[in-house]
Amino acid sequence: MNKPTVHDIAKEAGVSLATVDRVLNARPGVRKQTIARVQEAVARLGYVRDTSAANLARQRQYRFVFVLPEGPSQFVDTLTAALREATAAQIADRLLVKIVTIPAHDPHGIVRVLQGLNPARLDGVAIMAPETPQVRDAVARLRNAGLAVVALVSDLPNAPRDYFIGINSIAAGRTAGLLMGRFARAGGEVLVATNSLRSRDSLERRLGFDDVIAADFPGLAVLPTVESFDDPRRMEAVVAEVLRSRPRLVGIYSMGTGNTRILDALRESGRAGELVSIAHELTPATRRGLESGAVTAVITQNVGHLIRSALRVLRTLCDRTPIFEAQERIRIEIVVRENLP
Amino acid sequence: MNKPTVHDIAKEAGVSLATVDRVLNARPGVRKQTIARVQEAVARLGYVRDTSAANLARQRQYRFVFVLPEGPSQFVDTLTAALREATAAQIADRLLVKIVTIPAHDPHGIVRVLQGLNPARLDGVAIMAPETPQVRDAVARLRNAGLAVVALVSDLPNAPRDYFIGINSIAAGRTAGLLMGRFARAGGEVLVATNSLRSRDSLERRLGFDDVIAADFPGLAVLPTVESFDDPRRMEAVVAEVLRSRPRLVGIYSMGTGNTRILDALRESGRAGELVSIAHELTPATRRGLESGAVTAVITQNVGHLIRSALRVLRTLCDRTPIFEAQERIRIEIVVRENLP
DNA sequence: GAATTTTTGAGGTGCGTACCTCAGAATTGC
DNA sequence: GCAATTCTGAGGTACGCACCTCAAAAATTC
Repeated sequence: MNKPTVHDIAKEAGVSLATVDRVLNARPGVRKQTIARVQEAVARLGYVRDTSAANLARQRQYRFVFVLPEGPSQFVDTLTAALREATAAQIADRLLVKIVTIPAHDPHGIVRVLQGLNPARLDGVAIMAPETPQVRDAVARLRNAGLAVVALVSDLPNAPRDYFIGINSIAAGRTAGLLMGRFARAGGEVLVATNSLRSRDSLERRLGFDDVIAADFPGLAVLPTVESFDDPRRMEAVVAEVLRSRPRLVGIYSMGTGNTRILDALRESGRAGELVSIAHELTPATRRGLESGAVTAVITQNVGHLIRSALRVLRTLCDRTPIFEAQERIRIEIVVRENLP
Repeated sequence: MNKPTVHDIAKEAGVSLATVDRVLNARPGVRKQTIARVQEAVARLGYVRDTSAANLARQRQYRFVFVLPEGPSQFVDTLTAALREATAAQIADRLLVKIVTIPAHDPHGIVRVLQGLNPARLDGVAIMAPETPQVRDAVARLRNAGLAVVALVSDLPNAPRDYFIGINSIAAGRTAGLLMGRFARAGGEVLVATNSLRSRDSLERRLGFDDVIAADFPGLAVLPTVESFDDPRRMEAVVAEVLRSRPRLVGIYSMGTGNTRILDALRESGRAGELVSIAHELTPATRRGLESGAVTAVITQNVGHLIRSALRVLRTLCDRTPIFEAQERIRIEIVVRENLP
């Protein structure tokens, strides 16, 4: 027996094609019991809609917008590159993707951009932005307008997003902590640096990191977090100072952006290679760091998977078909010099 | 301007639909210059065949066979499970997948199975088998019959396979070496275990492992490889003996199967947690090992990606569309307790 | 039970492509 | 220049589904 079609359903349920169609596409004008009869037939025959035929028939276009932070960030650059690559490939069947950028640290600017999106001309949105009440409202507005909304990289747990595509920050921090503890067995002090602890991701990474160090590696003392507050030079200066003044320093954990400057300071100090240094996200800077030995390990997420997963999830949300969870779980990857992709 | 269709091509090239069709599907009966005219039009308009419409029209079914080793192996079990899961999901559009098993260590048995495949009833084959001259011939036969053939997990570099889906064994071994060196900073002896060094994968892993240890970690002495030759009890006994008699042992590297027994021996010895132990492939056994602390790190490949990649590649090979390389590169993943998926 | 409303059936068209036939045009060989 | 051959065009049907219309049937209301 081959794949059942709408015709088979019609025969099985003893109704006409038109009725089957009305039921399948949730169009009005069908009695409850008739709906039930059709659905039973669907279940009995194991009918599944042929998505490509359906999309062909309805001339489906998936119009998605990716909302990404603007400004210099190697991570966002690789993300954008992956997105362009994915939409250029044939994966991009019936796909129309636009990228809009938002000012990274201006909640009102972000909301202005989100409100500028016209839901009538869109089917889905992927958002990478810090969660604020205004962002939550904007997300709610888009969802209420019938759009599929996914959070990308950074979750919006209290906003009514449909899905989150990214990694758990606490687990990522714990992984960094475990590696730091294992690599810096001898014990000593560890520097933790980030742009700002006001970002939930940084905070959660720090929580996870501290948790593991405290529980399993009593020989390590984690120093208070150094924050650069969007000033790369400040970051470089502070890190250089710590490197100079702390002879017992054995490790550096960079939780967020600004890896380039931290690595510069490390190189300047002459202690690269001797210290354990762990950073997040595989970018040109961290890649060079791994190759040169200045970076010991990078905790990262596969940007290509991230993007493709977002596209797939947005699509299945639009189609209202079930999401294949196993495929969409983004892994926390550990990259060292020898398994650089 | 919307996506061009065959009609647009016909108009642009000044020929009829039938001719465009003949050119696109490489059917005979078209003059060379007409073919060129059509291809120019295709290039000019940027026409891409609508695969779903094409598949719909030709009632395409992709009939694939996965040839996997039989016998007790947790890795193959997870592979099979992933395959079942993938083919059950809607990814499995127009997909007919059969699994056949081969005797793992009997070259003639393998070839018998491969020769039993009827190329007329198949479109593609994914093979996980050790490379022998007979296997090479069998692969050549399948390819000559017009099938798409991919090597899975273990490459067949000298066979005319279309593609290899898996990780580079030397790089995997190097990664293990780097981790062992970093984790076992203090120095000492390292035990390396596998089922048999006659398997190319094991040999290459050992090469990569030794390479890195020799170059970067002079404090570590790698002992000769322990082989179990398909006898799990032998493996357990030998490992137990080494654990007892070598007080300077600081690490165990398990390159292949038999992790369950090695971990049993390790647990028995009371030295679990104290030794660095690195294994390959995330299976129920190594997962438990990570959770309990008996295993320090696992080098693995994402089985789900492996399977989905194989399915995608086989499909694009059948469609003769270009492979999206970036998506199909399987990464060497490092799993520790904290980033267990 | 007549009038109304709600359901249902039959049928058609189109999406972009594959594949088929048959007639007529262009090209080739001699 | 004629027959034989090779190309090409016009047209059709089919794939599985979405979406539309119009009329007929059934259920509901009063």
